[in-house]
Amino acid sequence: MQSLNDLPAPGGAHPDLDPPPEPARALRGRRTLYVVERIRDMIVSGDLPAGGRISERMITEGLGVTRTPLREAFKILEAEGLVRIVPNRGAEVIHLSPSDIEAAFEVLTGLESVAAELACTRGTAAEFAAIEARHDRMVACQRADDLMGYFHLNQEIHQLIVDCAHNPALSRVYRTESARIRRYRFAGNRVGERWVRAVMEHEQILDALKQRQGALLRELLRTHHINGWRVTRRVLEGELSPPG
Amino acid sequence: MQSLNDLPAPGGAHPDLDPPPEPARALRGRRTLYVVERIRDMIVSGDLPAGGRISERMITEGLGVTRTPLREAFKILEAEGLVRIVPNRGAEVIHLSPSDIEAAFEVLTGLESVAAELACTRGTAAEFAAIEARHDRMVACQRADDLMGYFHLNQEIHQLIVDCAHNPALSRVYRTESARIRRYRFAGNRVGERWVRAVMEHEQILDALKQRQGALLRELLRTHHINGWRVTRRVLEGELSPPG
DNA sequence: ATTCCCTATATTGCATGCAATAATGTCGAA
DNA sequence: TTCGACATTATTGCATGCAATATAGGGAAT
Repeated sequence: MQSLNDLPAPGGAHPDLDPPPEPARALRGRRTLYVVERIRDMIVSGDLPAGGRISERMITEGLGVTRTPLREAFKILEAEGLVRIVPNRGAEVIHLSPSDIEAAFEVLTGLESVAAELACTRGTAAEFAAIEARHDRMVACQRADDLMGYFHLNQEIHQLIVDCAHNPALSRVYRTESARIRRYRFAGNRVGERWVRAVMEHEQILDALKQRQGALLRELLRTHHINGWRVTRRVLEGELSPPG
Repeated sequence: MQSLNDLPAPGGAHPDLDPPPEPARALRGRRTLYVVERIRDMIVSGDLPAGGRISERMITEGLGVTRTPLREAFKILEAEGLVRIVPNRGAEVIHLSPSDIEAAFEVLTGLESVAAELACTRGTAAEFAAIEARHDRMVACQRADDLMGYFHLNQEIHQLIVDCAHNPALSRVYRTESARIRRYRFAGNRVGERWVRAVMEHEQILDALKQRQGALLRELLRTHHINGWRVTRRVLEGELSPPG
């Protein structure tokens, strides 16, 4: 793993050691951000197991940073709802129950509802075209059975629709809340039947957006989320097994 | 100001000094939280001017904490959108433009829209009664011309309606986003005419909630926010001067 | 007087050390 | 063997020191 510690050793570290490259001098003022992004990726992608503890040593050694920026990163991740800090015991990845996930879906649905109407009012043709391009690539991913690519583009499309509302606060909150449950949503997408249907729904969503039919778009997104959650829940509860 | 530093001096402080009370020993693991809450209050209430810099010394001396928990607090407040940290220059209170505030209103409206329908489905009679009690006290505040009390109860009522949705994520996001613009909303409430009308709207809102008419409640809240924002904007843009 | 540059000072970013707490291991009694 | 008290070790919370950067002040040239 790429280490940031390969630099002149400012503090009290041995002055004779660490002669290797110093790619990180410019990171002053950005270390915490770097750590946050790194850990966030690990949590959102599922590399760090839900409920699992994240010891400071594990990260400091893995990323080559010291404890101060790491501890600041933990606080940020806690504010984002990705991590829980238990006093004297450190940080652990938040584990979401099905009802927590359902709650998050409700929030996202509400945010997309406002976004839908605003996007149809304020979105530009260029923005719509960018979404359509992603949509086409997403369909291609489905045809190629590239679940990972599909999932990624899917997320991106929803974010871009929200971004069309030209409301930075909305985009920010949507992004954060979306990240909280991303790892759990992946499961739902693996169900073949749902996958096909989801793409069909996306077609309609894209059409409604392009035709600037806000009320319709809102309803389509709402239904899309309800359908998605229904499948996701069953997968999470073990009723449906994700195909190998 | 109450200082937390009046304790045994663990680190390297002079061991002969600081004999006074030690009320904060139990704060281990909670210092950052304490600082966050303190600074958040100062920002939300307007004690710290928007756009103003918050130097570390100013807070460490004021609250009697050291720089480590303070810097962690800044990171949390940045994640909450209350503060901006400029590398090598420290933290400053976020200044929101009218369009930022409008954006926040849109987010809050969206969140309350979901909340409205859910609250009418899931809210308990006890919760409704608690809201009604606040509402009555709020009306009393209006009659007594107690703007501060009115404002506080108003905020509380909206949060409680959202809480009726029994969705922790929704409550959390609403609380955070609401705090971001609280200081700016106060201005809007000072306009006498709006004040009267807002209370009337609250009557209707309460009725819709008690009768569990979700769609109606949603629309009433939406209109309520639009009306509120219209006045707030004019005050912020200086078209209306706040009396007193 | 104004502008620029240089120096002195203050402030921030980060690394680290010490104390408090939790986790772990050991041994003896039941 | 199992359980629990105690000692040992590891880990976290926080305070502080050092280096990098920004800020302020002063003097010289214009």
